[in-house]
Amino acid sequence: MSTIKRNPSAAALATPAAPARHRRGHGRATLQDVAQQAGVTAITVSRYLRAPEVVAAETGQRIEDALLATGYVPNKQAGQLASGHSKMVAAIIPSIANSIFAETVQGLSDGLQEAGYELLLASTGYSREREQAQVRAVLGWFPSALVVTGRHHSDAALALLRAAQAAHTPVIEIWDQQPRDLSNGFAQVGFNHAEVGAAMAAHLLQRGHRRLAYVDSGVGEDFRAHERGKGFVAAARAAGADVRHLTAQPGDAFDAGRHALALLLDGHPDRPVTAIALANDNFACGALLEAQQRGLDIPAQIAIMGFGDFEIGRQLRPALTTIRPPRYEIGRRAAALLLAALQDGAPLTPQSLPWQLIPRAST
Amino acid sequence: MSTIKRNPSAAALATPAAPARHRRGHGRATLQDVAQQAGVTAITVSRYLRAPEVVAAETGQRIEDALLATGYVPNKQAGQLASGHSKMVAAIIPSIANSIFAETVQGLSDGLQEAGYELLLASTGYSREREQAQVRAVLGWFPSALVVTGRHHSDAALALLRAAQAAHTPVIEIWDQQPRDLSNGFAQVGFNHAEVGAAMAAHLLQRGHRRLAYVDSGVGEDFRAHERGKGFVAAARAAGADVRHLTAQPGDAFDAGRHALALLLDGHPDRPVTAIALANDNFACGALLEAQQRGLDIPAQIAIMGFGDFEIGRQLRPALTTIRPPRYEIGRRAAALLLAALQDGAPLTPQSLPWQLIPRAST
DNA sequence: TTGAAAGCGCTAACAG
DNA sequence: CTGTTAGCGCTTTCAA
Repeated sequence: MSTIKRNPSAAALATPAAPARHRRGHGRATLQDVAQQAGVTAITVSRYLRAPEVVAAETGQRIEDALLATGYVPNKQAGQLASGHSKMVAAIIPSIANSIFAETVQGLSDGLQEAGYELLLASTGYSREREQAQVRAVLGWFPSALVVTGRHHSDAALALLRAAQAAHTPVIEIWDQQPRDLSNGFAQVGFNHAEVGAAMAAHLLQRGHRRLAYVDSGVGEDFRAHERGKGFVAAARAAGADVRHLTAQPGDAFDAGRHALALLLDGHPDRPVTAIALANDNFACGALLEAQQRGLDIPAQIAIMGFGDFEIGRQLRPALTTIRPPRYEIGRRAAALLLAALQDGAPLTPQSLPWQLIPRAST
Repeated sequence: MSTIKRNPSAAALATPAAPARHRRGHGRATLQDVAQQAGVTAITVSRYLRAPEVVAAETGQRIEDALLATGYVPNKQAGQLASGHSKMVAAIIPSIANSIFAETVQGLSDGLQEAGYELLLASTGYSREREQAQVRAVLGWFPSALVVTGRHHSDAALALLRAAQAAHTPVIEIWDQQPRDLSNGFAQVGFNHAEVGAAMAAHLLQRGHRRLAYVDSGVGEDFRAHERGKGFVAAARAAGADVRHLTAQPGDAFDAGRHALALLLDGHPDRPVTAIALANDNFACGALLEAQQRGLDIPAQIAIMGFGDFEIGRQLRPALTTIRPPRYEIGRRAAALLLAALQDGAPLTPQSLPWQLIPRAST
């Protein structure tokens, strides 16, 4: 960080006599500065940065010195503007704090980082309206690719996504997987939630239960939880079982789970449910604790299962039966898919990732 | 999305007869396109976008129509390049998947989003080397501000951060809080981890324990956990207590916690520790479960406490004594601080945020 | 192997 | 209230 020379008297350039109104507030070194210091022009430094071998070794050395002396950091905005290519991917998820998505983002971030891409992240709070705003916002940065969660978007958001895709910006929907005709035409990386719901029902039916219930998430636009519920109910009905569907109260998930179980048990004391599935493991653990407090035998009197494979479900006794979704893997695969498309022009093929039903002592 | 007119025969401009070599691969509408459609020049559209009231109502209407017809999305790269101002903040954290940081990021994201800022996120895997690379990478986007975790950075990273701050890019360190002379000169939003460690020791001492242990995180550069450990040991020693310090094995935190307890109990059967504090609640829950399996009475025979206030510790029985850090609040306050600095030029004042010791049944 | 010129899309400054 | 001009920092294209 020594003598950093900067555009010395730009007047030297023989401009016709223009008002010479410069701006340039920041104090950062530019390619110009580096070039000047190295005794070459900007383009040579630019070339050296992208392909050192094209520049003469001796020149390269001087540039290297100048780079260090100036503490130059390339301006990616300018680079992208000039070249049309960025190295940044935008991702939009419902919630960052939710550990499910946090791991997915970690997977994305890890995959992208290895390839030198940056991650622009936005969250929607499970609101389609906010999603739309976020899509608009991140598109302004002209990311190399866009990752959104699920396939339910507002019309306006969908239009933006389609336009982006039409303009050769790959778009991926994560955490979902649908037959081609039901999808929006974007590649999906995830799994089918209705199938998961059906598998949950099947598991409980197989354990001999005939009076089931599904407790849905109280979050309005948590479409994936709703779909698991639909799949659950449909499968249970198809098997001729008695099935109820209710929505958890908003607020703390544990309390909501407790409350839901109480409702189910107290509501129809004559024909009590014997097995319940809940939107995620936090709800399920709440229900499990409530059942224990009521002195119920789990799973003999009431079987309980969740979704997500959260740590807590593994540790409670009885341990919670659950579905393990490929949380990290979804992010990792989405990154791999995008990079293949971006770097090698590979097609965006949908990726169906496996989930697992983990039977434990609670069912 | 109807008739989108685009730069028609740019030859109309009476240029001297230059080679006229255009580029412009993408198919997105530009300000030019909108302007043309609205029958004005680009600058007028630009003005309308930033301050509709300065443009004549009738003109504004035509621009509005053109905006919709073209599906225009402003190019923020170009905007930033021209104006020198972006609306993007970069944050660098050790791990996205770790729920502690996930909530902090959520807080940051929420705060920034409300003000129309985007979040560029990078993670380091608790490695200073990777942090340095990430600082470099995100600085290339010339963010309006930079958020980093903790105060331990590589020399090179520190130089970059200082240079950024010198160039009027606010830099904040989160999750730490030190006296001025020990800090790097960046505003900090967080709390002092040595104090937390001391408080943990004080709590156990107050419960009558004289043979203590601290189980540190096995993650090499988790400086904050190490500092809690130092604070713990120092406070215990100062009180004349017997204190051991060991480092958990890497890998699954629950297993590591179990293993650590086993080591402590089996290592010195003659003078067994009666109370242990662990780097976080996952470790602590592992230890708690191990103690239970050994038939130990908690807290009579062994008291256990953690850090972080994870859900699981609240739900296990006995419930886990822990420290509740201001996870979400750190992000939220960091965002507020940055926005105040960015928008109103407010000074970056360090923010010491309160944590709480939550005594529960495990101690 | 290096350079000159032009342009990416936008906004600041200065006119009118 | 609207337009002209220049320039942000970089890369592309063409030329030497």
